[in-house]
Amino acid sequence: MSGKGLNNFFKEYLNEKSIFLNKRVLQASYNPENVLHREKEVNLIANILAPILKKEKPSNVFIYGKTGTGKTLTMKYISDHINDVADEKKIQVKIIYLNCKLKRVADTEYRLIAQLVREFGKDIPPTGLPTDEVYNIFFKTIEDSEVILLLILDEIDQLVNKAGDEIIYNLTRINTELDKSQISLVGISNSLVFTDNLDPRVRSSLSEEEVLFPPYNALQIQDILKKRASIAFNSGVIGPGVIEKCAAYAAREHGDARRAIELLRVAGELTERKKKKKIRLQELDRAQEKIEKDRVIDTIQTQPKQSQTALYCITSLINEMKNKTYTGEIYEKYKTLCINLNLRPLTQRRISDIIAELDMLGIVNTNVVSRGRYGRTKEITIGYPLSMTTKIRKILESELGLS
DNA sequence: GTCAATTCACATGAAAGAGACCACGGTCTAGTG
DNA sequence: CTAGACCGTGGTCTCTTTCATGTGAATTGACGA
Repeated sequence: MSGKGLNNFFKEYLNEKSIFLNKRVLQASYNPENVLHREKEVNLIANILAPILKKEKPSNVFIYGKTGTGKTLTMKYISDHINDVADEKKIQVKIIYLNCKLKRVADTEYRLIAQLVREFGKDIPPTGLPTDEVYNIFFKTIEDSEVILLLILDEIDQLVNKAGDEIIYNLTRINTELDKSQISLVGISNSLVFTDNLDPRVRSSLSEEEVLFPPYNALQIQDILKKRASIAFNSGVIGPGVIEKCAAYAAREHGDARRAIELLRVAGELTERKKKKKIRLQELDRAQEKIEKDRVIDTIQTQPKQSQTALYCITSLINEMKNKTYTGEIYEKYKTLCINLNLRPLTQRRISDIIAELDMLGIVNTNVVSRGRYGRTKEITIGYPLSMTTKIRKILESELGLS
């Protein structure tokens, strides 16, 4: 394209009527004005948390439900409203929302507490201080600020998995030592069985109240989609059956509304790129594929070298013969590949864990099988569509610098 | 043929090490008046 | 005299290694029918 041609392209692009009216509505960060089909949960949580406005400590709440069931959205919605009223009536309330999954923000005890202190405007170094020192600073800070602190810990299961349940115990226990301030905890978890493995003391104090978010059913997702679509798209853009199919896809995936919305957005983007005026079922299918593909490729590319090497071995083994392979085979192959790549090979123990990590990411599927006299091992199959193997191998080859 | 013991090839756990990053306080050095 | 450079110590955090223990069914071999 020549310079002039490019100019024309951009001009044309500007003149084109977008099918989107307001794309932001379909993005994950968007907070709708009200939360559909969650009236019961909103009321319940609002009732539990309301005492905070009278300067009384609300019960700790534990919220759980699968991904995309509106937990985070609901909590944000409620806390926004609490903040509004508190501002209006000049009530001292502090609500802190932390996502424990965010790497390097709140995924360890130290970082969580440090982040909390930062929320109060103090500066804490990212490392270097002893943890109890940070606790002391935190303690002093809230005691001085004399507030009821509502601490919302999203994806709390991740935090406990990584750093143990002592943090929660410490946070709940800190109340007994606080004089002028109090802390209430709101734990949000995707895992339904999270509390089972918790220390009984922690469990009882964290889940003084429990709220379960059931998955949306297909009709509810349709409602949500229609609402969002009416704001996001120009009228008449959505073809017949699109919303319904979109909802059906999501309902199959345990009622994940986030996925449904993303699907609709990507379908819209694809439609626009093809300069079509209407989203049809065809684009929806295409979008479904694209999302899956992007997700897999993205996770693979962000893996460390060693994981990529291990994964490359798995794809090689699966490529050259059957459709499954075993830990021992992979490790043998891995060792020789490491020599070729001039990489220090890790121990089998570590590779075993790396395979488990790849399993967690959904890139491979593993299954522990006992082959009787021939030992016990993991049976590994790939977790992405077979049609993607060539592409993925290419990506891995370039990442690893293989010819 | 039956049944318990054996055996394989790892899985799974726990603990500890290596190395990167960082804060803090003390000491040294060079520049300033 | 003082600001800044430069240690040493002690802390967190991630990725690994080392050591130890667990595991489930095919196989083996003793046993009795």
